[in-house]
Amino acid sequence: MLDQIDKTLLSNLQADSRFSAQELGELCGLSASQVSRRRQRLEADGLIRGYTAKLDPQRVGLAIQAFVQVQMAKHGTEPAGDFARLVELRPEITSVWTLTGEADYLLRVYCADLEELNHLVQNVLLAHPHVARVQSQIVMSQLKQDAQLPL
Amino acid sequence: MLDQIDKTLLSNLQADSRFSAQELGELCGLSASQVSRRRQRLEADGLIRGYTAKLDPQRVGLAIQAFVQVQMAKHGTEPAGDFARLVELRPEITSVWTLTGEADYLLRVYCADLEELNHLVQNVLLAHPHVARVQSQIVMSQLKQDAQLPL
DNA sequence: GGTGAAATCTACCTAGG
DNA sequence: CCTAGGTAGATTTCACC
Repeated sequence: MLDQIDKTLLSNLQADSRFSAQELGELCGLSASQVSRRRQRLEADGLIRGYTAKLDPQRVGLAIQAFVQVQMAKHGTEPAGDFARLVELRPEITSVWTLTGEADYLLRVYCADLEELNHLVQNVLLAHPHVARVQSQIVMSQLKQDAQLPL
Repeated sequence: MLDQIDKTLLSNLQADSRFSAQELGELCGLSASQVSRRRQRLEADGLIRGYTAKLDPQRVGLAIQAFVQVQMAKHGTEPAGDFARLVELRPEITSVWTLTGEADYLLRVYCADLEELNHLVQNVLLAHPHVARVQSQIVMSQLKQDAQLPL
């Protein structure tokens, strides 16, 4: 299990993965060498999946964020695998979930403009043989932005 | 604007922010010193907002992910600011969006178990004076997981 | 928890279009 | 004048004690 030091470590690495082992040690009351060892363990155990740069979507030219709900015409393993391959191919679809409730899939999408979003909905999603209905909701504002996981 | 090298750089830093300047240089056909300079510029210009560790929600004990739609009783600036403070205080609410369409807010939530999610819905969100209706949908599976932003 | 060799970063300098 | 590449001092990491 995770002890308090692990939690502090993970929390700080979520906040900024560029902290040096020395800085992390000061933040959680440990020596740099112990921090290194713990971090290696957390990586090996798969609690830390990797390290990534957070980009500003606006500034990299992605003005439109949207959530797209997709309903399938028929259910079954074959349409599902087919759809999974489709979303894997489209880089503007960054996340896909299946939820309890009405819609079959919820997609998170980043696009340069409305035209690109429309193209995705009309010519990619609705063009798919098993897709019955697509409803997109555009993000108007983001009050809280991909905050840390609570530990 | 972003040239092709910047895009390659950002893409690789999204994939793994621990690439050394040397490795990045090989990946985009540049010397390590130039990679450093470009990265500093991208950071200073705010295209890179920071560096973070990606955690595995399951393994850090967050078994439940959900999307929660919240509708307010009355609209206006005062209830909105009030609600913004509420979501800021709750670490299990990691993202909050306002969308076009029916619901006022969409929340992304991580919880240890269903009980914790229920507590959030019943005793935190519905207890808020301006909240009229709350509908939560639990994530059953995730086909695509917080992929890179398309560049 | 501490130490030292190896790797890495970054500021400065030089060269070319 | 702006962009690219090389070099050296300082910092960081990681295997070992």
